Amino acid sequence: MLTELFANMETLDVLDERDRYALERAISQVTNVPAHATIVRANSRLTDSKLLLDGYVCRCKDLASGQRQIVGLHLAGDFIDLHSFLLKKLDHDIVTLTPVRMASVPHAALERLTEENPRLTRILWHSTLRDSSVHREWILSIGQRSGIGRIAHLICEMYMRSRAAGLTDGASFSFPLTQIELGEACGMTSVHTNRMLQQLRREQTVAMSMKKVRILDWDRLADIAEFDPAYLYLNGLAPLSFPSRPAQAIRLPAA
Amino acid sequence: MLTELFANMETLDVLDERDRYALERAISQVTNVPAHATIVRANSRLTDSKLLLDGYVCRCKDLASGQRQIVGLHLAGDFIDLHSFLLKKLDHDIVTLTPVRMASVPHAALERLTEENPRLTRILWHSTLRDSSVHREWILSIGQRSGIGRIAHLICEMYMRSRAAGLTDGASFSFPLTQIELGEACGMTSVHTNRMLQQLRREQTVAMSMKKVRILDWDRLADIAEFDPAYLYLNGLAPLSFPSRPAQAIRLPAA
DNA sequence: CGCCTGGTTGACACAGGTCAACCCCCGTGG
DNA sequence: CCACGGGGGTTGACCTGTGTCAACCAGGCG
Repeated sequence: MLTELFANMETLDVLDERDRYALERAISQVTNVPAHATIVRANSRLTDSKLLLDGYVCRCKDLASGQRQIVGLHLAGDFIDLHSFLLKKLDHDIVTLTPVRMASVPHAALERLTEENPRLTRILWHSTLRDSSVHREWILSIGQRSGIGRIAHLICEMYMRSRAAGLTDGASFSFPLTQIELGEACGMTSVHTNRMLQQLRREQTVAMSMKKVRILDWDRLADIAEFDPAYLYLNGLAPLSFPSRPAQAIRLPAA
Repeated sequence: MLTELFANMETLDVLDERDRYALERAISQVTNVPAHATIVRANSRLTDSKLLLDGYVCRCKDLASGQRQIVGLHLAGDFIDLHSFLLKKLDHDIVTLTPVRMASVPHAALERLTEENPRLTRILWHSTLRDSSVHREWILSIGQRSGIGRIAHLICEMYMRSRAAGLTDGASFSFPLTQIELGEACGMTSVHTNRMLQQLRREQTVAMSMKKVRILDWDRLADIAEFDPAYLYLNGLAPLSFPSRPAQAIRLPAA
Protein backbone atom coordinates (compact mmCIF):
# COMPACT_ATOMS: atom_id res chain seq x y z
CA MET A 1 0.00 0.00 0.00
CA LEU A 2 2.89 2.33 0.61
CA THR A 3 4.62 1.65 -2.65
CA GLU A 4 4.15 5.23 -3.84
CA LEU A 5 5.64 6.60 -0.65
CA PHE A 6 8.57 4.24 -0.82
CA ALA A 7 9.18 5.12 -4.45
CA ASN A 8 9.08 8.77 -3.53
CA MET A 9 11.44 8.44 -0.60
CA GLU A 10 13.84 6.23 -2.46
CA THR A 11 14.57 9.10 -4.79
CA LEU A 12 16.26 10.52 -1.69
CA ASP A 13 17.93 7.50 -0.14
CA VAL A 14 17.57 3.74 0.02
CA LEU A 15 15.18 2.33 2.58
CA ASP A 16 15.99 -0.93 4.26
CA GLU A 17 13.46 -3.41 5.59
CA ARG A 18 13.58 -1.88 9.00
CA ASP A 19 12.78 1.57 7.66
CA ARG A 20 9.87 0.28 5.63
CA TYR A 21 8.51 -1.61 8.55
CA ALA A 22 8.81 1.41 10.81
CA LEU A 23 6.91 3.54 8.34
CA GLU A 24 4.19 1.01 7.81
CA ARG A 25 3.75 0.59 11.50
CA ALA A 26 3.42 4.34 11.96
CA ILE A 27 0.29 4.58 9.86
CA SER A 28 -2.92 4.52 11.73
CA GLN A 29 -5.73 4.77 9.24
CA VAL A 30 -6.68 5.42 5.66
CA THR A 31 -9.36 7.94 4.71
CA ASN A 32 -11.14 8.96 1.56
CA VAL A 33 -11.92 12.60 0.93
CA PRO A 34 -13.98 14.05 -1.92
CA ALA A 35 -12.70 16.70 -4.31
CA HIS A 36 -12.60 20.35 -3.30
CA ALA A 37 -12.61 19.67 0.40
CA THR A 38 -10.41 21.41 2.91
CA ILE A 39 -8.37 18.76 4.67
CA VAL A 40 -6.48 21.12 6.92
CA ARG A 41 -7.34 24.65 7.83
CA ALA A 42 -4.55 27.11 8.57
CA ASN A 43 -3.81 27.62 12.27
CA SER A 44 -5.74 24.63 13.47
CA ARG A 45 -3.85 22.41 15.86
CA LEU A 46 -2.83 19.10 14.30
CA THR A 47 -2.04 15.75 15.81
CA ASP A 48 -1.18 13.75 12.76
CA SER A 49 0.42 14.12 9.38
CA LYS A 50 -1.10 12.91 6.17
CA LEU A 51 0.37 10.82 3.45
CA LEU A 52 -1.22 11.09 0.02
CA LEU A 53 -1.96 7.70 -1.53
CA ASP A 54 -4.02 8.81 -4.46
CA GLY A 55 -5.22 12.06 -6.01
CA TYR A 56 -4.10 15.67 -6.14
CA VAL A 57 -3.94 18.14 -3.31
CA CYS A 58 -2.81 21.74 -3.02
CA ARG A 59 -1.64 24.02 -0.26
CA CYS A 60 -2.98 27.52 -0.40
CA LYS A 61 -2.94 30.87 1.30
CA ASP A 62 -5.08 33.85 0.62
CA LEU A 63 -5.41 37.55 1.10
CA ALA A 64 -8.27 39.44 2.66
CA SER A 65 -9.49 40.50 -0.76
CA GLY A 66 -10.10 36.84 -1.54
CA GLN A 67 -7.18 36.48 -3.91
CA ARG A 68 -5.83 32.98 -3.49
CA GLN A 69 -2.34 31.71 -4.04
CA ILE A 70 -1.57 28.02 -4.39
CA VAL A 71 1.82 27.57 -2.77
CA GLY A 72 2.31 23.90 -3.46
CA LEU A 73 0.93 20.89 -5.29
CA HIS A 74 1.10 17.27 -4.20
CA LEU A 75 0.46 13.93 -5.79
CA ALA A 76 0.41 10.30 -4.73
CA GLY A 77 3.39 9.38 -2.59
CA ASP A 78 3.87 12.83 -1.10
CA PHE A 79 3.81 13.44 2.60
CA ILE A 80 1.56 16.47 2.37
CA ASP A 81 1.87 17.91 5.83
CA LEU A 82 4.84 16.23 7.37
CA HIS A 83 5.89 19.69 8.47
CA SER A 84 2.91 19.84 10.82
CA PHE A 85 4.73 17.28 12.95
CA LEU A 86 7.01 20.03 14.22
CA LEU A 87 5.11 23.16 13.29
CA LYS A 88 1.93 21.93 14.99
CA LYS A 89 -0.13 24.63 13.31
CA LEU A 90 0.11 25.21 9.62
CA ASP A 91 0.43 28.55 7.94
CA HIS A 92 -1.80 27.49 5.04
CA ASP A 93 -4.85 25.45 4.11
CA ILE A 94 -4.65 22.09 2.42
CA VAL A 95 -7.36 21.45 -0.13
CA THR A 96 -8.13 18.47 -2.32
CA LEU A 97 -8.27 19.07 -6.05
CA THR A 98 -9.59 15.60 -6.83
CA PRO A 99 -11.05 12.83 -4.71
CA VAL A 100 -8.23 11.65 -2.53
CA ARG A 101 -7.13 8.65 -0.53
CA MET A 102 -4.73 9.34 2.26
CA ALA A 103 -3.16 7.72 5.30
CA SER A 104 -2.72 9.32 8.70
CA VAL A 105 0.46 9.19 10.67
CA PRO A 106 0.02 10.30 14.27
CA HIS A 107 2.62 12.74 15.48
CA ALA A 108 3.17 10.47 18.44
CA ALA A 109 4.28 7.75 16.04
CA LEU A 110 6.65 10.14 14.33
CA GLU A 111 7.99 11.15 17.67
CA ARG A 112 8.77 7.57 18.50
CA LEU A 113 10.18 6.93 15.07
CA THR A 114 12.50 9.93 15.18
CA GLU A 115 13.60 8.94 18.65
CA GLU A 116 14.62 5.50 17.50
CA ASN A 117 15.73 5.79 13.92
CA PRO A 118 18.06 8.68 13.09
CA ARG A 119 18.54 7.56 9.54
CA LEU A 120 14.86 7.49 8.77
CA THR A 121 14.53 10.82 10.53
CA ARG A 122 17.04 12.28 8.13
CA ILE A 123 15.16 10.89 5.18
CA LEU A 124 11.93 12.47 6.38
CA TRP A 125 13.72 15.74 7.03
CA HIS A 126 15.28 15.46 3.61
CA SER A 127 11.87 15.16 2.01
CA THR A 128 10.74 18.41 3.62
CA LEU A 129 13.91 20.05 2.33
CA ARG A 130 13.03 19.04 -1.17
CA ASP A 131 9.65 20.69 -0.75
CA SER A 132 11.52 23.77 0.27
CA SER A 133 13.59 23.70 -2.86
CA VAL A 134 10.43 23.51 -4.91
CA HIS A 135 9.13 26.54 -3.06
CA ARG A 136 12.23 28.48 -4.02
CA GLU A 137 11.81 27.56 -7.64
CA TRP A 138 8.23 28.79 -7.48
CA ILE A 139 9.41 32.08 -6.04
CA LEU A 140 11.77 32.42 -8.97
CA SER A 141 9.04 31.44 -11.37
CA ILE A 142 6.41 33.82 -10.11
CA GLY A 143 8.90 36.59 -9.53
CA GLN A 144 10.73 36.47 -12.83
CA ARG A 145 9.25 34.26 -15.49
CA SER A 146 6.72 35.51 -18.01
CA GLY A 147 3.18 34.19 -17.93
CA ILE A 148 3.81 31.51 -20.49
CA GLY A 149 7.09 30.58 -18.84
CA ARG A 150 5.40 30.01 -15.49
CA ILE A 151 2.85 27.69 -16.96
CA ALA A 152 5.38 25.81 -19.01
CA HIS A 153 7.56 25.47 -15.93
CA LEU A 154 4.78 24.11 -13.79
CA ILE A 155 3.90 21.57 -16.44
CA CYS A 156 7.52 20.46 -16.67
CA GLU A 157 7.74 20.14 -12.91
CA MET A 158 4.57 18.16 -12.52
CA TYR A 159 5.49 15.90 -15.40
CA MET A 160 8.85 15.12 -13.84
CA ARG A 161 7.38 14.54 -10.41
CA SER A 162 4.65 12.35 -11.85
CA ARG A 163 7.23 10.39 -13.71
CA ALA A 164 9.30 9.90 -10.58
CA ALA A 165 6.18 8.63 -8.88
CA GLY A 166 5.49 6.23 -11.72
CA LEU A 167 2.32 8.05 -12.66
CA THR A 168 3.01 8.95 -16.26
CA ASP A 169 1.84 7.14 -19.34
CA GLY A 170 4.49 7.97 -21.87
CA ALA A 171 4.13 11.63 -22.64
CA SER A 172 0.79 11.92 -20.86
CA PHE A 173 0.02 12.46 -17.24
CA SER A 174 -2.86 13.41 -15.05
CA PHE A 175 -3.08 17.13 -14.40
CA PRO A 176 -6.51 17.81 -12.98
CA LEU A 177 -6.25 21.54 -12.26
CA THR A 178 -8.86 23.87 -13.65
CA GLN A 179 -7.52 26.93 -15.40
CA ILE A 180 -8.52 28.94 -12.38
CA GLU A 181 -6.39 26.75 -10.13
CA LEU A 182 -3.53 26.73 -12.58
CA GLY A 183 -3.68 30.50 -12.55
CA GLU A 184 -3.71 30.56 -8.77
CA ALA A 185 -0.59 28.43 -8.73
CA CYS A 186 1.17 30.70 -11.19
CA GLY A 187 0.10 33.97 -9.64
CA MET A 188 -2.07 35.04 -12.53
CA THR A 189 -5.62 35.38 -13.71
CA SER A 190 -7.58 32.53 -15.18
CA VAL A 191 -8.21 34.64 -18.27
CA HIS A 192 -4.55 35.13 -18.88
CA THR A 193 -3.85 31.50 -18.04
CA ASN A 194 -6.33 30.55 -20.70
CA ARG A 195 -4.58 32.62 -23.33
CA MET A 196 -1.15 31.30 -22.44
CA LEU A 197 -2.42 27.72 -22.62
CA GLN A 198 -3.88 28.43 -26.01
CA GLN A 199 -0.54 29.63 -27.15
CA LEU A 200 1.16 26.44 -25.98
CA ARG A 201 -1.46 24.37 -27.76
CA ARG A 202 -1.40 26.41 -30.92
CA GLU A 203 2.31 25.84 -31.21
CA GLN A 204 1.87 22.09 -30.68
CA THR A 205 3.89 22.09 -27.48
CA VAL A 206 1.32 20.39 -25.27
CA ALA A 207 -2.16 18.99 -25.66
CA MET A 208 -4.74 18.89 -22.90
CA SER A 209 -7.99 17.08 -22.48
CA MET A 210 -9.91 15.32 -19.79
CA LYS A 211 -7.71 16.56 -16.99
CA LYS A 212 -4.70 15.09 -18.71
CA VAL A 213 -1.73 16.80 -20.27
CA ARG A 214 0.18 15.28 -23.14
CA ILE A 215 3.57 16.71 -23.91
CA LEU A 216 4.14 17.02 -27.63
CA ASP A 217 7.48 18.76 -27.65
CA TRP A 218 9.46 18.48 -24.47
CA ASP A 219 12.48 20.38 -25.70
CA ARG A 220 10.43 23.36 -26.67
CA LEU A 221 8.45 23.28 -23.44
CA ALA A 222 11.57 23.05 -21.30
CA ASP A 223 13.05 25.83 -23.33
CA ILE A 224 10.11 28.16 -22.78
CA ALA A 225 10.20 27.27 -19.10
CA GLU A 226 13.98 27.43 -18.73
CA PHE A 227 13.46 24.18 -16.91
CA ASP A 228 16.34 22.51 -15.09
CA PRO A 229 15.21 19.54 -13.00
CA ALA A 230 18.13 19.77 -10.56
CA TYR A 231 16.00 21.49 -7.94
CA LEU A 232 13.73 18.46 -7.73
CA TYR A 233 16.57 16.30 -6.39
CA LEU A 234 15.38 13.22 -8.22
CA ASN A 235 18.89 11.79 -7.97
CA GLY A 236 18.71 8.11 -7.58
CA LEU A 237 15.90 7.74 -9.96
CA ALA A 238 16.30 7.33 -13.69
CA PRO A 239 12.68 6.63 -14.33
CA LEU A 240 11.07 6.20 -17.63
CA SER A 241 9.39 3.69 -19.74
CA PHE A 242 8.19 5.62 -22.71
CA PRO A 243 6.01 3.12 -24.46
CA SER A 244 6.62 3.72 -28.11
CA ARG A 245 3.92 5.90 -29.53
CA PRO A 246 2.39 6.02 -32.96
CA ALA A 247 4.92 7.82 -35.07
CA GLN A 248 4.71 11.49 -34.33
CA ALA A 249 6.94 14.36 -33.48
CA ILE A 250 6.79 13.75 -29.75
CA ARG A 251 9.93 14.75 -27.97
CA LEU A 252 10.62 13.77 -24.43
CA PRO A 253 13.30 14.42 -21.87
CA ALA A 254 16.53 12.77 -22.92
CA ALA A 255 17.70 11.29 -19.62
CA MET B 1 29.59 33.50 20.72
CA LEU B 2 26.55 31.53 19.75
CA THR B 3 24.11 33.68 21.62
CA GLU B 4 22.36 34.78 18.44
CA LEU B 5 21.93 31.20 17.33
CA PHE B 6 20.63 30.13 20.69
CA ALA B 7 18.20 33.03 20.76
CA ASN B 8 17.03 32.09 17.32
CA MET B 9 16.56 28.43 18.12
CA GLU B 10 14.89 29.09 21.41
CA THR B 11 12.03 30.68 19.55
CA LEU B 12 11.38 27.09 18.50
CA ASP B 13 12.09 25.10 21.61
CA VAL B 14 14.13 25.31 24.77
CA LEU B 15 17.74 24.19 24.62
CA ASP B 16 19.30 22.50 27.59
CA GLU B 17 22.96 22.59 28.51
CA ARG B 18 23.64 19.43 26.61
CA ASP B 19 22.13 20.83 23.45
CA ARG B 20 24.14 24.01 23.70
CA TYR B 21 27.30 22.12 24.31
CA ALA B 22 26.64 19.82 21.36
CA LEU B 23 26.11 22.79 19.08
CA GLU B 24 29.17 24.60 20.27
CA ARG B 25 31.28 21.55 19.81
CA ALA B 26 30.03 21.11 16.26
CA ILE B 27 31.49 24.39 15.11
CA SER B 28 34.82 24.20 13.46
CA GLN B 29 35.86 27.67 12.46
CA VAL B 30 34.81 31.25 12.06
CA THR B 31 35.36 33.18 8.84
CA ASN B 32 34.97 36.75 7.70
CA VAL B 33 33.66 37.50 4.25
CA PRO B 34 33.41 40.90 2.56
CA ALA B 35 30.21 42.31 1.14
CA HIS B 36 28.89 41.20 -2.24
CA ALA B 37 30.78 37.95 -2.25
CA THR B 38 29.32 34.62 -3.29
CA ILE B 39 29.68 32.24 -0.37
CA VAL B 40 28.08 29.27 -2.03
CA ARG B 41 27.55 28.67 -5.69
CA ALA B 42 24.57 26.63 -6.82
CA ASN B 43 25.30 22.97 -7.57
CA SER B 44 28.68 22.92 -5.93
CA ARG B 45 29.23 20.04 -3.56
CA LEU B 46 29.25 21.12 0.08
CA THR B 47 30.79 19.57 3.15
CA ASP B 48 29.73 22.00 5.81
CA SER B 49 26.86 24.28 6.73
CA LYS B 50 27.24 27.89 7.69
CA LEU B 51 25.89 29.76 10.63
CA LEU B 52 25.57 33.50 10.31
CA LEU B 53 27.03 35.39 13.25
CA ASP B 54 26.90 38.87 11.87
CA GLY B 55 25.72 40.63 8.72
CA TYR B 56 23.14 40.07 6.02
CA VAL B 57 23.10 37.36 3.41
CA CYS B 58 20.70 36.40 0.63
CA ARG B 59 19.93 33.31 -1.36
CA CYS B 60 19.33 33.88 -5.03
CA LYS B 61 18.49 32.17 -8.26
CA ASP B 62 18.54 33.61 -11.71
CA LEU B 63 17.32 33.16 -15.21
CA ALA B 64 19.36 32.96 -18.39
CA SER B 65 18.39 36.51 -19.24
CA GLY B 66 20.20 37.66 -16.12
CA GLN B 67 17.08 38.48 -14.16
CA ARG B 68 17.79 37.65 -10.56
CA GLN B 69 15.38 36.62 -7.84
CA ILE B 70 16.31 36.75 -4.19
CA VAL B 71 14.53 33.78 -2.62
CA GLY B 72 15.54 34.37 0.97
CA LEU B 73 17.20 36.78 3.37
CA HIS B 74 19.17 35.89 6.47
CA LEU B 75 20.50 37.76 9.43
CA ALA B 76 22.64 37.02 12.46
CA GLY B 77 21.62 33.82 14.19
CA ASP B 78 20.31 32.10 11.07
CA PHE B 79 21.64 28.80 9.89
CA ILE B 80 21.95 29.87 6.29
CA ASP B 81 22.51 26.58 4.56
CA LEU B 82 21.61 23.95 7.06
CA HIS B 83 19.69 22.31 4.23
CA SER B 84 22.95 21.57 2.44
CA PHE B 85 23.59 18.95 5.13
CA LEU B 86 21.09 16.66 3.43
CA LEU B 87 20.77 18.21 0.00
CA LYS B 88 24.55 18.20 -0.55
CA LYS B 89 24.23 20.52 -3.53
CA LEU B 90 22.19 23.66 -3.32
CA ASP B 91 19.72 24.84 -5.89
CA HIS B 92 20.71 28.49 -5.40
CA ASP B 93 23.65 30.79 -4.73
CA ILE B 94 24.30 32.38 -1.37
CA VAL B 95 25.63 35.91 -1.52
CA THR B 96 26.65 38.37 1.18
CA LEU B 97 24.90 41.74 1.21
CA THR B 98 27.18 43.19 3.87
CA PRO B 99 30.48 42.10 5.36
CA VAL B 100 29.74 38.93 7.23
CA ARG B 101 31.08 36.80 10.04
CA MET B 102 30.06 33.19 9.99
CA ALA B 103 30.85 29.86 11.58
CA SER B 104 31.22 26.55 9.77
CA VAL B 105 29.63 23.35 10.92
CA PRO B 106 30.99 20.29 9.14
CA HIS B 107 28.36 17.92 7.87
CA ALA B 108 30.21 15.15 9.63
CA ALA B 109 29.58 16.90 12.92
CA LEU B 110 25.90 17.24 12.07
CA GLU B 111 25.81 13.59 11.18
CA ARG B 112 27.18 12.68 14.57
CA LEU B 113 24.91 15.11 16.31
CA THR B 114 21.77 13.82 14.60
CA GLU B 115 22.84 10.30 15.36
CA GLU B 116 23.12 11.01 19.05
CA ASN B 117 20.60 13.69 19.85
CA PRO B 118 17.11 13.21 18.41
CA ARG B 119 15.73 16.20 20.21
CA LEU B 120 18.30 18.58 18.83
CA THR B 121 17.81 17.00 15.44
CA ARG B 122 14.16 17.91 15.63
CA ILE B 123 15.01 21.46 16.54
CA LEU B 124 17.33 21.78 13.57
CA TRP B 125 14.73 20.23 11.32
CA HIS B 126 12.18 22.60 12.78
CA SER B 127 14.31 25.57 11.87
CA THR B 128 14.40 24.49 8.24
CA LEU B 129 10.63 24.12 8.33
CA ARG B 130 10.28 27.67 9.45
CA ASP B 131 12.38 28.77 6.49
CA SER B 132 9.95 26.84 4.37
CA SER B 133 7.04 28.70 5.84
CA VAL B 134 8.73 31.97 5.01
CA HIS B 135 9.17 30.77 1.45
CA ARG B 136 5.46 30.14 1.21
CA GLU B 137 4.66 33.58 2.44
CA TRP B 138 6.97 35.01 -0.20
CA ILE B 139 5.16 33.01 -2.86
CA LEU B 140 1.91 34.55 -1.67
CA SER B 141 3.47 37.97 -1.56
CA ILE B 142 4.99 37.92 -5.00
CA GLY B 143 2.03 36.14 -6.50
CA GLN B 144 -0.74 38.26 -5.06
CA ARG B 145 0.28 41.43 -3.27
CA SER B 146 0.61 44.76 -5.03
CA GLY B 147 4.02 46.35 -5.38
CA ILE B 148 3.67 48.47 -2.31
CA GLY B 149 2.22 45.57 -0.36
CA ARG B 150 5.21 43.38 -1.14
CA ILE B 151 7.65 45.96 0.09
CA ALA B 152 5.65 46.72 3.19
CA HIS B 153 5.41 43.02 3.90
CA LEU B 154 9.12 42.44 3.56
CA ILE B 155 9.84 45.31 5.90
CA CYS B 156 7.40 43.93 8.47
CA GLU B 157 8.97 40.50 8.20
CA MET B 158 12.52 41.68 8.56
CA TYR B 159 11.61 43.93 11.43
CA MET B 160 9.99 41.07 13.30
CA ARG B 161 12.85 38.72 12.60
CA SER B 162 15.38 41.32 13.64
CA ARG B 163 13.45 41.91 16.79
CA ALA B 164 13.38 38.20 17.58
CA ALA B 165 17.13 38.18 17.09
CA GLY B 166 17.55 41.13 19.41
CA LEU B 167 18.82 43.32 16.61
CA THR B 168 16.34 46.17 16.72
CA ASP B 169 16.77 49.52 18.32
CA GLY B 170 13.25 50.52 19.13
CA ALA B 171 11.55 51.20 15.86
CA SER B 172 14.77 51.13 13.88
CA PHE B 173 16.66 48.23 12.48
CA SER B 174 19.41 47.55 10.04
CA PHE B 175 18.17 46.88 6.53
CA PRO B 176 21.16 47.17 4.24
CA LEU B 177 19.57 46.22 0.91
CA THR B 178 19.97 48.52 -2.04
CA GLN B 179 16.79 49.33 -3.90
CA ILE B 180 17.93 46.98 -6.62
CA GLU B 181 18.23 44.13 -4.15
CA LEU B 182 14.95 45.00 -2.50
CA GLY B 183 13.37 44.87 -5.93
CA GLU B 184 14.97 41.51 -6.63
CA ALA B 185 13.51 40.17 -3.41
CA CYS B 186 10.05 41.44 -4.28
CA GLY B 187 10.07 40.38 -7.91
CA MET B 188 10.05 43.90 -9.27
CA THR B 189 12.16 46.55 -10.91
CA SER B 190 14.38 48.88 -8.95
CA VAL B 191 12.60 51.83 -10.56
CA HIS B 192 9.25 50.66 -9.34
CA THR B 193 10.72 49.77 -5.96
CA ASN B 194 11.96 53.32 -5.71
CA ARG B 195 8.53 54.76 -6.37
CA MET B 196 6.82 52.47 -3.90
CA LEU B 197 9.36 53.39 -1.23
CA GLN B 198 8.75 57.03 -1.88
CA GLN B 199 5.09 56.47 -1.36
CA LEU B 200 5.72 54.81 2.00
CA ARG B 201 7.96 57.68 3.03
CA ARG B 202 5.66 60.37 1.77
CA GLU B 203 2.87 58.97 3.90
CA GLN B 204 5.14 58.88 6.95
CA THR B 205 4.93 55.12 7.27
CA VAL B 206 8.63 54.41 7.32
CA ALA B 207 11.84 56.41 7.16
CA MET B 208 15.06 55.14 5.70
CA SER B 209 18.62 56.31 5.86
CA MET B 210 22.05 54.89 6.20
CA LYS B 211 20.98 51.34 5.53
CA LYS B 212 18.54 51.56 8.38
CA VAL B 213 14.77 51.52 8.38
CA ARG B 214 12.75 53.26 11.03
CA ILE B 215 9.13 52.35 11.33
CA LEU B 216 6.96 55.38 11.93
CA ASP B 217 3.55 53.81 11.79
CA TRP B 218 3.49 50.09 12.35
CA ASP B 219 -0.27 49.70 12.15
CA ARG B 220 -0.44 51.38 8.80
CA LEU B 221 2.53 49.39 7.48
CA ALA B 222 1.10 46.08 8.66
CA ASP B 223 -2.19 47.09 7.16
CA ILE B 224 -0.72 47.81 3.74
CA ALA B 225 1.18 44.54 3.95
CA GLU B 226 -1.70 42.48 5.35
CA PHE B 227 0.97 41.25 7.71
CA ASP B 228 0.24 38.41 10.12
CA PRO B 229 3.36 37.19 11.92
CA ALA B 230 2.00 33.70 12.55
CA TYR B 231 3.99 32.24 9.66
CA LEU B 232 7.24 33.22 11.37
CA TYR B 233 6.56 30.86 14.27
CA LEU B 234 8.10 33.17 16.81
CA ASN B 235 6.10 31.43 19.49
CA GLY B 236 8.07 31.38 22.62
CA LEU B 237 9.40 34.81 22.15
CA ALA B 238 7.72 37.98 23.31
CA PRO B 239 10.62 40.19 22.48
CA LEU B 240 10.71 43.84 22.73
CA SER B 241 12.29 46.60 24.55
CA PHE B 242 11.00 49.68 22.89
CA PRO B 243 13.06 52.33 24.54
CA SER B 244 10.69 55.18 24.94
CA ARG B 245 11.18 57.63 22.15
CA PRO B 246 10.86 61.37 22.05
CA ALA B 247 7.14 61.94 21.90
CA GLN B 248 6.04 61.29 18.38
CA ALA B 249 3.40 59.42 16.52
CA ILE B 250 5.42 56.25 16.33
CA ARG B 251 3.28 53.19 16.46
CA LEU B 252 4.73 49.76 17.02
CA PRO B 253 3.43 46.21 17.17
CA ALA B 254 1.20 45.76 20.16
CA ALA B 255 2.30 42.34 21.40
C1' DC C 1 -34.44 20.60 -19.18
C1' DG C 2 -32.13 24.06 -17.01
C1' DC C 3 -28.53 25.21 -14.08
C1' DC C 4 -23.79 25.70 -12.90
C1' DT C 5 -19.03 25.33 -13.48
C1' DG C 6 -15.27 25.89 -16.49
C1' DG C 7 -13.53 27.51 -20.79
C1' DT C 8 -13.23 31.23 -24.40
C1' DT C 9 -13.40 35.77 -26.37
C1' DG C 10 -13.16 40.89 -26.97
C1' DA C 11 -12.57 45.64 -25.43
C1' DC C 12 -10.38 48.22 -22.43
C1' DA C 13 -7.65 49.77 -18.17
C1' DC C 14 -3.66 50.00 -15.46
C1' DA C 15 0.33 48.34 -12.68
C1' DG C 16 4.59 47.87 -13.46
C1' DG C 17 8.49 47.48 -16.96
C1' DT C 18 11.77 49.98 -20.03
C1' DC C 19 14.84 53.40 -21.37
C1' DA C 20 17.45 57.20 -20.62
C1' DA C 21 18.86 61.02 -18.37
C1' DC C 22 20.62 63.20 -14.39
C1' DC C 23 21.98 63.72 -9.47
C1' DC C 24 24.49 62.97 -5.37
C1' DC C 25 27.81 61.01 -2.73
C1' DC C 26 32.00 59.01 -1.75
C1' DG C 27 36.32 56.84 -2.62
C1' DT C 28 40.50 56.84 -5.39
C1' DG C 29 44.41 58.57 -7.36
C1' DG C 30 47.10 62.07 -9.43
C1' DC D 1 43.17 69.40 -3.21
C1' DC D 2 40.71 68.52 -6.98
C1' DA D 3 39.32 65.68 -10.84
C1' DC D 4 37.15 61.54 -11.91
C1' DG D 5 34.49 57.53 -11.96
C1' DG D 6 31.11 54.52 -10.46
C1' DG D 7 27.37 52.90 -7.74
C1' DG D 8 23.01 53.96 -6.01
C1' DG D 9 19.00 56.83 -6.07
C1' DT D 10 15.48 59.72 -8.65
C1' DT D 11 12.74 61.31 -12.42
C1' DG D 12 10.02 61.55 -16.77
C1' DA D 13 8.06 59.64 -20.98
C1' DC D 14 6.50 55.92 -22.85
C1' DC D 15 5.29 50.95 -23.60
C1' DT D 16 3.26 46.39 -22.66
C1' DG D 17 1.95 42.29 -20.11
C1' DT D 18 -1.50 41.19 -17.44
C1' DG D 19 -5.79 42.33 -15.03
C1' DT D 20 -10.74 43.54 -15.40
C1' DC D 21 -15.24 43.17 -16.94
C1' DA D 22 -18.67 41.18 -19.35
C1' DA D 23 -20.60 38.33 -22.50
C1' DC D 24 -21.23 33.85 -24.39
C1' DC D 25 -20.61 28.81 -25.09
C1' DA D 26 -20.27 23.81 -24.01
C1' DG D 27 -20.87 19.93 -21.29
C1' DG D 28 -22.29 17.37 -17.12
C1' DC D 29 -25.47 16.57 -13.56
C1' DG D 30 -29.68 16.82 -10.70
